[in-house]
Amino acid sequence: MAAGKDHKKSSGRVTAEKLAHILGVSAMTVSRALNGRPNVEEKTRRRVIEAARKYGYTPDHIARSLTLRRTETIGVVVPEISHSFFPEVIRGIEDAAYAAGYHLILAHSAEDENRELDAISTLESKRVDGLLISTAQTVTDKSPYLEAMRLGIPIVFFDRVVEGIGATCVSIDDEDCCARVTEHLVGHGYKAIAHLSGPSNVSIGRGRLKGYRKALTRNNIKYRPELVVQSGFHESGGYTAMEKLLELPARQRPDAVVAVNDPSAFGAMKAIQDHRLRIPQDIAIVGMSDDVRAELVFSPLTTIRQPAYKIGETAAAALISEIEGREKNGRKILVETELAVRKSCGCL
Amino acid sequence: MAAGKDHKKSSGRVTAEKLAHILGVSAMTVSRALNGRPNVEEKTRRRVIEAARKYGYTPDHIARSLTLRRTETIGVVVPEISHSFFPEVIRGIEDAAYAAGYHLILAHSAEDENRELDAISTLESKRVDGLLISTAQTVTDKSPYLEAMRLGIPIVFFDRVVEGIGATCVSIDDEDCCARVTEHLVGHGYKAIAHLSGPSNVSIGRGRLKGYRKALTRNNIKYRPELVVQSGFHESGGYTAMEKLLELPARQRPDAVVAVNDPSAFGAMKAIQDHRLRIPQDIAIVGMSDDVRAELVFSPLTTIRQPAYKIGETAAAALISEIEGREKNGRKILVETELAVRKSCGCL
DNA sequence: TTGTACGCGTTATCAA
DNA sequence: TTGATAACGCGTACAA
Repeated sequence: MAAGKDHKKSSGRVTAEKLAHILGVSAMTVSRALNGRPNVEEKTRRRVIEAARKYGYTPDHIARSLTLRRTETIGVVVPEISHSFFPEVIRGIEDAAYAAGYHLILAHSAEDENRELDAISTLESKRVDGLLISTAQTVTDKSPYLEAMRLGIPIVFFDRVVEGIGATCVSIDDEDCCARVTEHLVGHGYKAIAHLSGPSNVSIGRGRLKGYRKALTRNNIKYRPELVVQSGFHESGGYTAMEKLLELPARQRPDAVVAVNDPSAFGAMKAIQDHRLRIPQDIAIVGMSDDVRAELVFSPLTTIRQPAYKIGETAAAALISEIEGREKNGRKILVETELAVRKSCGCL
Repeated sequence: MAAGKDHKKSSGRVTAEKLAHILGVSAMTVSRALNGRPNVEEKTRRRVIEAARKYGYTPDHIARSLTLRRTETIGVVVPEISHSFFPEVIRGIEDAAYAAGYHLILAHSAEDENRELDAISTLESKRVDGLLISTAQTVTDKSPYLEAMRLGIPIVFFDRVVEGIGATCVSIDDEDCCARVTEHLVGHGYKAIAHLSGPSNVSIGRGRLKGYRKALTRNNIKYRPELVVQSGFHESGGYTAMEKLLELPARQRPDAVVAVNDPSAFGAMKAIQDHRLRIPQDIAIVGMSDDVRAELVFSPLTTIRQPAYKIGETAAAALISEIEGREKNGRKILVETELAVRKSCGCL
């Protein structure tokens, strides 16, 4: 009758209370000893630590979070997981988080605004200490971000950032990127440099166009509007845009092309091939973002390497220092990029 | 004096208590109304739901978890994140979890046993409802898994599975895979078929080797131990292992190679090239896993397509049905694979 | 139909 | 140095 009286509640887990009982001390002493508080006798501390190991006691994070109002957990929201960029960013985030003792709750918005909203709200309920977000493409309503910040949950946006709402943004310097890659072409004697530009309503598109123009100006090359064609971010757009350029009278054709990103460059390369022109002899081309395929295409693509891991690492570190009050929210952090010179620009 | 008496505790979050106070009901009524319990007047329910939306009340998952002993969260431990396979698996997991109302805590073991162990123990403390694990390569000690299961946390292993401890395993049928791809070569007349094998302490390595031998046996081809060289799972190992094969006297050299996975095959292809041999004319080669690059290398690689998304989806669904008591732990689930024939095997 | 008391496992606070 | 008590925010069990 008396036996097994607590078989219902004890789910196998050892609690501080139980351990304390075994040791003949109070739960508080256990807590203090294990959390390295000063006010506990060394001898007692050792006994507690020993017993904790022996009985496999680990503080329950859920209960701990409830009192401390802190979960040591970061919510990460990404628009896609499959391709190489975000996984690598996540690896950077994970490493930085792990080093600082934080864990990650990963949510995937699948480029869907509602799913992103849903994720943010659940992450709030799960009391994450901070949010790391790369927005879905369709996002128009910024209020969920503001709401999270109002609740005291700092947000750091990475890659697909939302500026102007007081959250920290971590991304590459689009303008500088594009300026560098353009100047690389200038430096190797190209004169008629075209740009396949991104959509002008996306910050990336605008920034890169600006960088392209800046590079021209700095090198006293006249800007020729007919050499800038919107291609969007995809391969098909790159193809179409390049065809437009190739329809120009031979003398006005570009001798080099700066594509807004690698997929667009791939499309353009195809168009160039289809016109029986050679890369880089007839037309040189460079991209941006270092798609996995860049190295593998028939004429390996010179591009700007996006330091995905670094972006993740930087964003996580920034967020954690804000969570811990060492930094304030609302910074703009630019991550350095690197030029990967391959064959497509004719400089090798 | 009386004013602002609770400015310290109210962290901005609305609690059930506060909402109840506003409505002039008890917290219980709020809870009942929002959780769809029957014993609450329809009118009251509507008032509560309305107010909840108005004041932005969402139940605190942490507090909820503490009482319910359930977090609706799954812990996912993967050995690496960067390459295409695991991200795609994770996407499958995420979709299945999202559909069932579960969230994901992602941990990355970086192929390190201690880090994996650490992850598992923290995930236990965070009270995940179940674990989805793909083991690190170095793992020797299975006790952490047993401990988790003893605590009532079901484990489903995927891809890199641990059999024989009563946990469900989801993977492709390595033996069958490798047998199929080997027989594909046999069927096209290759006689001296080598195998770049995985580490023998990993189930994948063992299973695939077994499949390779089975295919030989079934086709009355003599097994030649010198044609099996350990390459590990990476490109560099594939290169080194292939070099060993190429050092064999010309007459003993293989005319075809079955690599344990695609990266290993890529390394081997490089070694073959460096020896000025042609693929597939001089040596045919096949891989397994369908790395993104397989299609893009100079001689597109014939390989077994790993249904990464499906593996993730299946594993998550299996785990969730075990968490919810609809299935028992300890099943062995094999996911169907598909042969992708390209040029490297000379069969096109 | 609704409310009260209590427990989940931890830590802060204050008393001893 | 240590312990008792309350609180974190919710849900279960029972009482009203």
